[in-house]
Amino acid sequence: MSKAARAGYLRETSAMSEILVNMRYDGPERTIAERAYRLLREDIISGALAPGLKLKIEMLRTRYGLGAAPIREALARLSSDHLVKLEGQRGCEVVPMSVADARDIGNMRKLLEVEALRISIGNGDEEWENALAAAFHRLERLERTIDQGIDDLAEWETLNHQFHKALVAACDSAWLLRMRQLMFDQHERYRRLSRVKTVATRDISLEHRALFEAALDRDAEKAVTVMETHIGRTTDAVVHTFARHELAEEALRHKEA
Amino acid sequence: MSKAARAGYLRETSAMSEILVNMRYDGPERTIAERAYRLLREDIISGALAPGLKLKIEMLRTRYGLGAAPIREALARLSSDHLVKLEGQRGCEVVPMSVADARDIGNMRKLLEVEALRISIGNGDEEWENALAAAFHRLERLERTIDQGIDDLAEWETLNHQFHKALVAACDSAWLLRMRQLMFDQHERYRRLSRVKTVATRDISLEHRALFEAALDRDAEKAVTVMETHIGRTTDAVVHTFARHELAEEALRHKEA
DNA sequence: GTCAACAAAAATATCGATATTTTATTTCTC
DNA sequence: GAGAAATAAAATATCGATATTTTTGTTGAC
Repeated sequence: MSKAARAGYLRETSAMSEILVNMRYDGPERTIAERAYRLLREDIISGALAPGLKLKIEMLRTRYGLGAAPIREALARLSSDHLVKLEGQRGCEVVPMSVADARDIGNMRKLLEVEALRISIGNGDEEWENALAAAFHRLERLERTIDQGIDDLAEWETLNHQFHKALVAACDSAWLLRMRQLMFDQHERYRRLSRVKTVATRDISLEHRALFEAALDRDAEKAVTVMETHIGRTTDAVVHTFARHELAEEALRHKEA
Repeated sequence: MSKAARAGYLRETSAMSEILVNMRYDGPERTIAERAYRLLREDIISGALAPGLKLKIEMLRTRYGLGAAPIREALARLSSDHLVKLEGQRGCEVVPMSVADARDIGNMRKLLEVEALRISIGNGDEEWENALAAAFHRLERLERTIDQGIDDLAEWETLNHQFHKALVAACDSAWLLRMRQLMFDQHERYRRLSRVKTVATRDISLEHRALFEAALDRDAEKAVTVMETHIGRTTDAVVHTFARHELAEEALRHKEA
């Protein structure tokens, strides 16, 4: 009897309960491949797997304690998400990052999120308002405690994510929401990498409040304007920090040579 | 010595030269998994693999004469492209189609293609104009020969694809182009399924000409208006044909029961 | 010393076999 | 006969081994 025979391919681990806590819940994971997908995805977005890093199967196998087949499947999926780049017979790597890409992603996110917001505000019912208010207050509560530990930063990302999601939740276009989510995640990778400390700045908190109020007032134009500023500023901050980051790496490379 | 030993995993087939002819060329295929990805993708978009169809590995293995591993990898990639739906421990299926989805995709394609067009017209240089003119004339030549055989229809799709691509080619947002392409492909699946014969109608040909001329005149607003009508009409035709298609299937199901 | 040809090592892509889960079928009970 | 429980069949997900390609390292020629 193999080790897995007792509890199936996907045996429970302590980490699994954490999914529920740190939720961006997406239904239970039924296969190891799904777990591999989630783990890799999180590590790429969080920056734990650095941009440009060569993803060798053996390395990932030991890192996650999973077999090669599920990891391969996860990498294939991530390549279509544009988080991993497959290179023919030459393995794969974490998609590199660049200032130009940061700008592009920021603009794209703006385009999609603004459109979704407009529709959502038009469609939202009472239930939507309630969920939005809840998400806003959770986020605001955290933002009031200014001292941002490293844990708080991750939690802030989650709450921020949920607030933005709640804003557009009443949008009835599945495709628009799907693409918005894609760009939000791509954007998040940049936010995390550049460790935008400005994250909990009073400005951002105020923008969140303005967004919230405009949404409840059903003032779509106001909300759109605020959202555009909001995303624009985030992007600017990211680009700014990231440009320095790139310079620093450049310098480092020169020093090595 | 195994069968593959003489020519490597990916041995040449007669079908391979066809890639170049029926081109949406994407670089040479270095692995069987890539070939599987392309084949499956084409068959899903063309409708050869029907929406909702359960994709059993064994069936695909014999259909394409490939091993299970590459097929599995292809399915994983297609799931992130939203052409295949993975269902936990229960295999996968071709993503189903619906009238609502057709509308959603049409609107999304409109949003993205219009935005890309605006930027492209603003940026396009002489080289862009030349390529656009070439694409337009190839398409127009075909559209003049009204008698649309089944082969012509596939060729029309290719030329239409290339014309639209040429229009937005000068857009400098990689992400916008990527997403536009995604929606174009999704839209194509609906166009093909509903076999929109209206495809070569005088109207559409005229719209193409109007698009072409507005683009060369750098009249972005005009081009955008035409594009919106153009995509809107295509979507309407698709929705119309597809709605009947759905009704027919409904009726069929009742008759069976 | 540099470059090319060659050999050794590492890593990938693929296959075939196995364990597991789902689905279909049969058997039993009422 | 209908429905539940048990069983058999089919299909999936995963593993371990193998073939192949890429990369690295070495040797020899100039």
